[in-house]
Parts: sequence; structure tokens; C-alpha cells
Amino acid sequence: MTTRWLTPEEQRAWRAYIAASLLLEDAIDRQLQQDAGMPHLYYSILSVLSESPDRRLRMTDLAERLKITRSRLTYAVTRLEKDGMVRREACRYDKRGSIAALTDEGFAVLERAAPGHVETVRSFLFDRLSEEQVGQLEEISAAIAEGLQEEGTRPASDDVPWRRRASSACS
Amino acid sequence: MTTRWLTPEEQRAWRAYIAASLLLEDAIDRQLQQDAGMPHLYYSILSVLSESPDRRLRMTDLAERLKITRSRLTYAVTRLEKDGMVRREACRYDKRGSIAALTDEGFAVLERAAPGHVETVRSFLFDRLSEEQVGQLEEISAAIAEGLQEEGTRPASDDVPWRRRASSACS
DNA sequence: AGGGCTTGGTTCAAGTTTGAAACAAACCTA
DNA sequence: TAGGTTTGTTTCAAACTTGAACCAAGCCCT
Repeated sequence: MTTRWLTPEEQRAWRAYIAASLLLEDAIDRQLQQDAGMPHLYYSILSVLSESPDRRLRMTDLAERLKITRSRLTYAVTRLEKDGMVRREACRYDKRGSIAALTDEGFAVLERAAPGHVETVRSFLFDRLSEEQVGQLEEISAAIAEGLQEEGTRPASDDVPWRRRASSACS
Repeated sequence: MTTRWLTPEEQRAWRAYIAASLLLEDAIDRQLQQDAGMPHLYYSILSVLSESPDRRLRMTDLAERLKITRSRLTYAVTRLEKDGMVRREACRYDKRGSIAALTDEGFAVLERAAPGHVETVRSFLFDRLSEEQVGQLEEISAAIAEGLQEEGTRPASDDVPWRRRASSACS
């Protein structure tokens, strides 16, 4: 089977996307590191917890929401716990379970950092997009995410598309 | 000054975007790690080099194109050099300069990996978007990148927007 | 020519991420 | 209920990233 290379339009879109996502994550990471002393992911952990019932969530659920591996989350929570932002609690129903709970201090830090963070997201992202584009971004993102979510759910297949063998290599 | 929080539409777009970019980078990293034994960034280095005149580029130019720090590039190129994908050469005009040159082996690896990579990008991204959306993605990405590129070029300012002080914290 | 500033690149330590392996508890199923 | 599998989480080593510090070499100015 011959490879369907990317069209010029697709190439341009792909490169622009890669550049934008790298630059944006970098900018946000730097801002949060400066103002809150933690990278974006760590801030997101606090943020998700703050919106969860009782400000706590099981590790697996948290990882699921953040779209990261459990291993990565374990490390992050350990650090946040050391810093007093989060506390680990046992799970009553399931003794295997571990629950991450946002501390008052964590909540305070989050509240202090939020305005600056929102301002950053706004100035680097939303201030540059039309209302229409915001909608488009959501739809595009949702479409992409949808295709990748299932990963875990995907039925066994011996011919997964990304395992095909092998020129204009896109970046 | 009171914070301009994100509207519900913006929140949704932001979260969808974060999730999508995380999932997509993860999927691509995994595919390339599997099939080419290197993460996405490393593959991109080979790709950019392969398209450069004489298949070589100065470190700074390479970093600039990839939107990464020189430090990060140094590490990556060191690894790629160890693996024989890239060779470092001295720069004639500027004795400080260091040039990364794609080796034949590097080129071969790239050619071998390209079809699988393109297939991945296609199946996880472009197959899920309409032609229209591809155009939208490019425009949105370009708009975002434009605002962040200038960073280096930006004029001195004591009130950079993302340094403002501090509630519905977006992720 | 002799500073002094800027630029190109690397180095280093600390922090983070990855993926596989290890554990333990929960859940079957015979 | 014993044994085997699955699920939730952590651990560990290796790989990668970050940012500051460092070293040269080029540049500029007098």
C-alpha cells in the first residue's frame, strides 16, 4: 500500500499546529512556574481537584480527566503533597484506592494564581481568536480527542493503522 | 483591575484543546518510539535537517525552526549523534558555530519511519477533520504562534500581561 | 589594540516523564 | 475458598527537559 502523504495544506496546518502548541505550552509553563512555582500540569491538578465534589478525587479518575498516565500523576501528586498543596487519603470502599484531596493551602495557592493564569491564556490564545475561531477550536479539538480517547477501549486488532511499515517526511 | 474570567465557551475550548494536544502528542510519541526508536522531537530534527540545503543547519537555526531552546537541542543532537543519525561539523565562517548534519543513516531511518508517521498523523488528525477544518486549524495555529513568536523580539515592558497578580480557575 | 557587551553553544544539577516491573487488594470461577 | 486474573497504585531506572551558569568567539567602541 502506497503512503498517502500530506497535502501542502495539511503540511502547513500540521507545522503551524506543532509550533503553536509548543510555544503555547512553553509560555504557560513559564508563567505558572514564575507566579505559582509549578508547571502547568501541576496547576491543572489543583484546578481539577478544586472543582470536584469535596475537593477530592481518586488517582485514577484524576489521571483520566487530565489525560495523563497514573505513573506521571503519582509523581506529580507526591511533589504537591510535599509542598502541602494536596493530601493523600485512603479510600474507604476500595483499599487499593488512593484519594488526592486539595488542602486549604492548595486552594489558596490556586486562587492566588488563577487570575494571572487566566490572563495568560486569554492574552496568548483567546485575545487572538475571533469568537468563531473559538468554536472551531473546540470542535477540532473534540474531534481529535474523540479519536484518541477510545485507545483504551479499542477492540483488539492486528492491523492497527499506526503500526504499518514504511519522501517527504512531515515533521 | 478585575480578572476577565473565561466564558463557558472559552473554557470548553480550552479544555478540549489541552486534552487533544496532550493525547495527540502522546500518541505520536508512542508511535515513533515504537517504530523509529525516538520521540517526536527527535524525528522532527531529522525531518527538518533532511529538507535543509545540504541537509545541514546551524544549531541556533535548527532550534529556532523547531521552537525549542538551544539547551534542549544540544541534548537531543548529542543523542542523535551517538546513534549515528547526525554528525556535528564546525562552521567555517563563525568559529563559535556548530552545524548539525544529517548522516546517510539518519536519512535512511527517516525515510523508513516517514510512512508510518504520516499514517499516524493522518489517522489521528486529518482523517477526523473536514477540509474546512484543516484550514481553520492552520489559521488558528498561525494566530497563536504569531503572538508568541515575538517573545524574543518584544520591546522592554514593565507591565507584561502575564505578570499580573491574582474564582473559577481554568485548567 | 584593549576593554566590554553580545551571540552561539555547551554543561550541570535539579526536576520531570516514561514504561516496565512490582505489589496489593478486588474479583472471578471452578 | 483456593487460585488465577484484573485493577489501582507505586516504584525504579533510564531518558528527557529546564534554566542558570559558563566558555568562547565575534563585535563595537574609543
